[in-house]
Amino acid sequence: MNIGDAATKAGLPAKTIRYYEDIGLVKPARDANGYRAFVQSDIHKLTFLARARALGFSIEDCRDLLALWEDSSRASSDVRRIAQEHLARIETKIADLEDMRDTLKTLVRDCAGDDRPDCPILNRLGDPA
Amino acid sequence: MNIGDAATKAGLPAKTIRYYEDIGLVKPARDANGYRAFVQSDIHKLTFLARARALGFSIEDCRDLLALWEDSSRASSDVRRIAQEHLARIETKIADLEDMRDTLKTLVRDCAGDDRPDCPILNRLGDPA
DNA sequence: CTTGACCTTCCAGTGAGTGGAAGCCCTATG
DNA sequence: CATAGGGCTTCCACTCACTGGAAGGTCAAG
Repeated sequence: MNIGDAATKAGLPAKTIRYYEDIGLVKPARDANGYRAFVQSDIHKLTFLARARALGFSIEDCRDLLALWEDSSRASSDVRRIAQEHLARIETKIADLEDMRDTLKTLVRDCAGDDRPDCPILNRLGDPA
Repeated sequence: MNIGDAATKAGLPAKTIRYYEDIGLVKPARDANGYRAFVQSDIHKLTFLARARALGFSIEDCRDLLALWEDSSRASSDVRRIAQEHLARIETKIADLEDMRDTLKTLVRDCAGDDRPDCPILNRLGDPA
């Protein structure tokens, strides 16, 4: 299977798949003409990667998860730890964004948004006191 | 005032201030010895930038906000629009992260996290059906 | 035989800095 | 007066996870 079909099946851009090969996440064989030849297990890996990335796992996390996935003797605690650390990072990020959101909401609410120059948003950024 | 003191006052790393000069956000004068010489208005600008960045505005948003801040004849509607667009992006990002968080929470909850290889997290990533 | 879609590699750029090297400048101390 | 240290300068490379584009090879259809 060529890269275009692999991309369709895995739900990833072809460019991304080439990049994943570059960094050693997948190692598709090559046809005589130099085209990448994806087999079913490559597609599985790519699909796995697409799902893990969609859940926000970093590439390095994905590399580890993929290794664990391939390792039938793995301990599920290893996977769980990675997922839990990622979950903690996500929750921190959500909290940070919620703080920003609340502040911005207040500012936007208080701003008349008309033709006059007076603007609480700029006032706050320039001098929050 | 040298860059170190400016950094302390504005709450930004010196490196970041140099970077902001590089991209034209601030234009401090220079002493005879080549050192940057920050005056009060530079510190104000840097402080403004630090606050806007802390609220998650992009550098380009900051550039626009700074220009509006300096423009006494601005319309507050311009500022409001920028803030509202940013707010919308933040809310989208929060929603995305919340989706990830919910999925991850379920997976982590269902994973025994012991020495056995069976792992719902990997199962889900490999075959979500 | 040509067209057009596909594939290849390689180079450069994104955002917003951060790290580090090499080398000046300034002040304080012995 | 020499030197040690800290701070300042520039410049280059690196981060993360791609993405865009150029230049050129390959393949199937008409």
